[in-house]
Amino acid sequence: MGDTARDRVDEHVARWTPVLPDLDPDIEGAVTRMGYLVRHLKQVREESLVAIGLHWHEYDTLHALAGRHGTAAPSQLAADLGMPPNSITGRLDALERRGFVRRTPSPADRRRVIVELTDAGRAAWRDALAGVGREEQRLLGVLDPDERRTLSDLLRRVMLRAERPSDSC
Amino acid sequence: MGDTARDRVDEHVARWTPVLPDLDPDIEGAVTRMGYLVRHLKQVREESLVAIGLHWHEYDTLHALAGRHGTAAPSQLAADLGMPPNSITGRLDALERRGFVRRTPSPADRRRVIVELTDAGRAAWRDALAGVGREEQRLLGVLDPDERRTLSDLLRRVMLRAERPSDSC
DNA sequence: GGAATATAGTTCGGTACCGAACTATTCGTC
DNA sequence: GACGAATAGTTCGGTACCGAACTATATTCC
Repeated sequence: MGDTARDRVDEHVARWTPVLPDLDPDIEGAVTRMGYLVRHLKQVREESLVAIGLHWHEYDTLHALAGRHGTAAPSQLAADLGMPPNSITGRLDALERRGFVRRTPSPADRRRVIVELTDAGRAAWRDALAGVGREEQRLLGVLDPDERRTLSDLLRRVMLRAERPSDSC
Repeated sequence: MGDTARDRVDEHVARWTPVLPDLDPDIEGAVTRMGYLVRHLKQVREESLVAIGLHWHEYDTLHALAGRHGTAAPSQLAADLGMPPNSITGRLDALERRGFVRRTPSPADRRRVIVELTDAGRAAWRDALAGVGREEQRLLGVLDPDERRTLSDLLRRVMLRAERPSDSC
């Protein structure tokens, strides 16, 4: 394997292997590490947002809206963020109260609502942007560009399997 | 890269690159894929647990307890699961109500509580075990053993960076 | 053209989780 | 040996999120 040090997931796997001998250490290791890293990133991003006075779920919503060029329907945001639409309602309520977002009824279809980023909302997003990406760069920066490419490619293949229904095992 | 198909994260990156030209597609791709995969796995595991009549957070707690050979302190479980201790209290309350777990005061130190897996709890855990791991195996099974090892090793190096404080950027 | 169906968004009720304060017990120090 | 600090677990108050039901509008079809 080489001379790399052990991380806490190695301890985790070592502790479980005697209990569950069928466990594939590389599958368990990869899955557990992904879970830990996702949690870690979320936590550090949250910390970096404190300076801006924003919570992750607020930034997240502004970010999705910015990705739609500042204008979207609630249902679009729900789809982009992978949450049920009613959760978006609550997020938008809070953002609207803070003046980061504006809701206007669609003139064409009166069921629809148009969500727009206000200037204040766009400014908050821009302020937060740099800080949020910093930890990802710090972590992934330990790999050289070729290795990052390899990692991304391996994960893409796993993703493609995840996107397919589970016909063949 | 080769002839691999594009996944939804490629779309995501392609949509964001014009907005944020500084974005490293492999960093963004890897991080986004990890987030998606973790969420996907959690969701599929939850589905597999429906048959047993268990929720993920219940199984999760039983699993942590089983990893301690069926006996642990609430604070140990909190550390193992990476949550604050008060959240464990709520989980144990529910599990105790269902008869999957037993709380007894420690005779040595009367502040302490000993949490034990009951027979019913262990049986539920065993029943759930196989189903929970299935999707991980399906997804990671798309890689051959060497590739899985590579993935796990790359992630370990990222983990080690995550475990270190952010001195050098 | 009017009734059945579909769609967009919200409201409602309930749950898991968190941070902070609290209680009870033990340890450490003079 | 008593008093302050530390520790284990819980309680309390509050928030984000979810599924299901609801309202209002649009579309489809006879």
